[in-house]
Amino acid sequence: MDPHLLRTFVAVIEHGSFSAAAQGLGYTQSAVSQHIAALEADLGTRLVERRPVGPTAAGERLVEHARPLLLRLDAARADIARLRQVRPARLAVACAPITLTPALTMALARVREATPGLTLAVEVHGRDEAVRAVLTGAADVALVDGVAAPSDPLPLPDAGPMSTLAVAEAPLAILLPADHPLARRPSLRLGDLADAHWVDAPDTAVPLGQLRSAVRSDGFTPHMTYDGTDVRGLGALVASGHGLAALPLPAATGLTGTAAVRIRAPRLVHRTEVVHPRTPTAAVRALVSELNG
Amino acid sequence: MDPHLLRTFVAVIEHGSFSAAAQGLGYTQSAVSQHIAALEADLGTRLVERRPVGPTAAGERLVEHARPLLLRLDAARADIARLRQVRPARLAVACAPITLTPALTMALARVREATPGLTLAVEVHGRDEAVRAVLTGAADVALVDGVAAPSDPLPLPDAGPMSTLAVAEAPLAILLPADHPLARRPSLRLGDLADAHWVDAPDTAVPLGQLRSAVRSDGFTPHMTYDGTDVRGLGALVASGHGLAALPLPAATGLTGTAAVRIRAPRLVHRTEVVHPRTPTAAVRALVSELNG
DNA sequence: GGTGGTTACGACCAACGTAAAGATC
DNA sequence: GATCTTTACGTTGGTCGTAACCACC
Repeated sequence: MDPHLLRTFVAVIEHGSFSAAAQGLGYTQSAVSQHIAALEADLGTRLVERRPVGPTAAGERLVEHARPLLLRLDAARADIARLRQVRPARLAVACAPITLTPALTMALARVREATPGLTLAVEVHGRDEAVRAVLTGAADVALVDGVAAPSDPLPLPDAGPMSTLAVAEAPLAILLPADHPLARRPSLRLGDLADAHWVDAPDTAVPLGQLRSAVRSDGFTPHMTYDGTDVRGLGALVASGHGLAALPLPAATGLTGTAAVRIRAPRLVHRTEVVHPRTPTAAVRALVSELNG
Repeated sequence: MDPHLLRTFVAVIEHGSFSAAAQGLGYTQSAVSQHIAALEADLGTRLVERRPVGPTAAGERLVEHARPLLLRLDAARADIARLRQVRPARLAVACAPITLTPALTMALARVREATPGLTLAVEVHGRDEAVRAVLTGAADVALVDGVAAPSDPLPLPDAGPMSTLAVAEAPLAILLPADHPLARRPSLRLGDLADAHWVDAPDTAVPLGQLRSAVRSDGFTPHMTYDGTDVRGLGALVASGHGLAALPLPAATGLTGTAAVRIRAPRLVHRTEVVHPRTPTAAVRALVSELNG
């Protein structure tokens, strides 16, 4: 199970075609075909269904292993590279949309002021992608958010040793249309809303999957999904009755046509954590201490 | 970063010698030397200090990546192999010592009775090794234990998708010498014991590291360590004043010369979980339903 | 001088590309 | 018949072992 073969395999599944994968990887069709054949011979099972191209049952299972495996391989390389590299004064921040709060931008401003010649880069990503960026060295530090019980750590993808530190906690709130019957309540129980209509906006609000696992419920099924990263866009969707969304209270307030109601039970908070490699640059250390202190 | 190279690298670090690693892997010294040289050239850093042989800083970092990487590689192969293999009537159980309770042995007896011709194998391991055994296919199911907040899952090593299910919860107790000043208390606060003398018996009792992370304290430093897997042996150590140990209440009672006192705060339980692949054999399904129902 | 890691070199095998064949819509 | 995958085959490059070399106790 050579990583090259796995990488090719994943590319084939993603592209849905041998030739497209070949083009993407800079191989010939033939090489890709040989890679897949080698993998299938090695594992003794057909992994890819041809015509149309798609994963078999075993192939689907393999993809679930291959992706984190390749990620960790990249992470290992980046981790070693960081050790010998004397970094320029760069600070690349990968953050999930909600985490880009005044507290963060002001901390960034203070860091920039304190370190002359600093090149600052902020990229907005989904949570997993932000962590990925740190692991592979594309970013120096990530800010991710999610719901958790108070003082519990966020469940993060485990692709290697990383340092995490909680930097902000906010009450969890539900964003509802201003004219919703529950909009004037002072607080709500999350369990009562399991069967409501929800907008799943994983990159903007709290992903419904996180609510489901936090409440240990089978509810919170998406009534519609929103792939954007814009809170106002989500607010518009909620205002026009497409469904509810869970957000940290500060981010949920002040959106026209909506109301934000705090969650009373279960005891959950919206937490933001900084994630950085265990060999942080000086700029990362400065940012972390700014955020923390 | 070919897995072969990583495997060789880990073997070199573990053996502390190129030639010993070569012998262990079935290579020549020369091949091992070339593997290390190739890895070092690839990553652009010296990974191994020679004479004496040991990891450099970068090497230590790489080992931390390589071990889980190789484990997951094995896990992936085993996972695929399970899909096509029509398993014989075998049930290999890898369990941590404390989990071998009457509830388990009786469930095993019922499964054996229900499935004629079943070959039963029980291996006692440390927790991580038990999970490893399931991942690599050496065992069909594992029973692991640990402390967690009520209804929180145990933190398990993440080397691939697995099904886990809580099968037992017991109050957490402290094992102390019968003549200890605190031995007659009805209950104790764990936080008050952070600075006590502790016996770290990771394979027999709750590892101190788990207590530390559960209480989020820096205490619980080992006064001595016990590598065995025998609860009576641990009881003897505690009875003679070598230190305290944390155990599930049922396992801690009835050991001569000791007393078991329940933990009152923080709210923690000792939980046992079954861990099995997502393609369980019939025997595993039977065992799980026996344990659960 | 012995133990143990490195380097040189040759044999072998594996991986890629080209090109022709085969399969499927 | 067009598109896409497989197979055949030749070239290239990499990997291993043997053996000579070198370094450190």
